[in-house]
Amino acid sequence: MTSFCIDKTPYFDITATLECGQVFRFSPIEGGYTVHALHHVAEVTDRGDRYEVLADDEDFFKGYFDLERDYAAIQTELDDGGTLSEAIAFGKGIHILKQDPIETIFSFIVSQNNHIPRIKGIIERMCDALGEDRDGYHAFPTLKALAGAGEEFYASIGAGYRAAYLDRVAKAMLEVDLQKWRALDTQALRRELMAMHGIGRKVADCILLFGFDRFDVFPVDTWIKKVFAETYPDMPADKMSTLLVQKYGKYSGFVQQWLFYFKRTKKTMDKSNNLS
DNA sequence: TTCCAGGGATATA
DNA sequence: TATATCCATGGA
Repeated sequence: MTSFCIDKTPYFDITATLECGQVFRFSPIEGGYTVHALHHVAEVTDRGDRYEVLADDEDFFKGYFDLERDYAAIQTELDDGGTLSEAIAFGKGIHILKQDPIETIFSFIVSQNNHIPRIKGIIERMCDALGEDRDGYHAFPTLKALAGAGEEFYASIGAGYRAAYLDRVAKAMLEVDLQKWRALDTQALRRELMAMHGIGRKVADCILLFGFDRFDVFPVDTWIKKVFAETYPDMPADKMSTLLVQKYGKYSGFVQQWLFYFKRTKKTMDKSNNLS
């Protein structure tokens, strides 16, 4: 274990980053959080003027937390003086974590039509049963372990009707060359993901955003539908997503995350906005 | 108790 | 292409 510090700025907040719905393997501790990612672990503690991070792999977590990106510049460019500015102010410290593709694929299949607290429980039981025992916690399972578990296992940990999806995708992913996938453009990679049984447009876009560093995507879930219910009445989610990517371009993923966190956390939002 | 959740597959027209 | 229905589960 090594220790390092992250300077506290208005543009990185560990609570907003972890609680904004992009990740499920974290738990609060005294003054901070324990974070699990792939087979790694870190404890992040708020020391007032800085975060102190105790991690098994310093370089991994410096990349994971996306510390090099200029979030201030993105926020300035997106400032519209309206609801989006309000959402950005609310979630000013959100960073989009650089998560593992396999972990995001399985996490967001679990997420569909599901509550975040329950998603966390299902993923935790998946890790505890299939992931390597790392003395105190379990790693995210390897693809081989996921593919060997079987549909009945996924049903037994409460995955519901998603059990069949998880089993089929695990077996299918054994045949995938992730390096080739990384080389694809966003549209082509989305097509590959959506060819998997149980991955639709929304889950594919979450995987692209959180697992493949693709920001020209705008996942539309039930909360984003509420945000734009008056701007785009009765519009199917896929069409709404396409329109929003046309509007926000290479910053779509950031916009989506700020709006999602704002809506889901605040529950209420000024409907007379200028996002149209 | 009922509603709903970071939706998707399938059948139908 | 567009709409309706079903799907398991449990938190709120």
